Amino acid sequence: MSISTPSDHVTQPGSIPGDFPPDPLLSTGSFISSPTPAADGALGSSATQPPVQGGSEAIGMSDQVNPSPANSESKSRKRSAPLDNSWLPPGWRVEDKVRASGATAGSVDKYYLEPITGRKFRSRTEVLYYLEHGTTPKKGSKKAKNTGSSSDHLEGKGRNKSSRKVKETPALPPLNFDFENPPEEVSWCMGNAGEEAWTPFVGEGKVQDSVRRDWCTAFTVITTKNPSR
DNA sequence: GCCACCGGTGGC
DNA sequence: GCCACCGGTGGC
Repeated sequence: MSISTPSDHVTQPGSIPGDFPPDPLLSTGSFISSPTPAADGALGSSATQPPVQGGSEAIGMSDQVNPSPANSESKSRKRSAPLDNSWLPPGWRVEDKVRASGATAGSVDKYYLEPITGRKFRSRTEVLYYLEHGTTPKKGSKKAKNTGSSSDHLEGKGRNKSSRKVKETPALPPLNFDFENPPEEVSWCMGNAGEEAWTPFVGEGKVQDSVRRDWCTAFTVITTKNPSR
């Protein structure tokens, strides 16, 4: 009743129990649009917590999403992420869009918004692809031959639209994380409960915050793809 | 040309 | 039957 925009609903998955800090530190200097209360203060009702998410409070700190049985990621799409966006990297937002017309009116489409570039993805598959390659799967891409799986493409595709709606950094590398050459050893130490929950240390040196954030994302990708790790 | 939206398919 | 995903089209 008091809601003026029933169609758009942006929820934040910041309810991750013991995962990554919901609020990333904008150390990268990027213009992360801080969730200013006044910004989308259209309604201060359930802006923080998704309406659904039944049993998520039970998790204290065991692991993040841990679909022990049935590793989703073999066949094709369908039934990947039922109703938990815990697989989402920190900072990402989920937008539930309700269809207004048509035969499928009333259906809800989920869109995943990248926090920095503001890019929008339609499925978990696309998000994971983007996290790894740093770009969206080009449709007409003829040969995507690539020896190995190194994600060293520095962008350069014609997919750089920065004049329509969202502004984004000119060239943003996928992730500041070398999947092929991970650090020998990383010690994750629990930090203050108020801020970063975990801080990575390589050897005795603390990892930069910006790097840490990327690592968190990388970690999410890895754990999402390989639940066994 | 790009984006947003709807339709329809297909696995659970 | 439900739900997530992707394709395609229309609008801007």
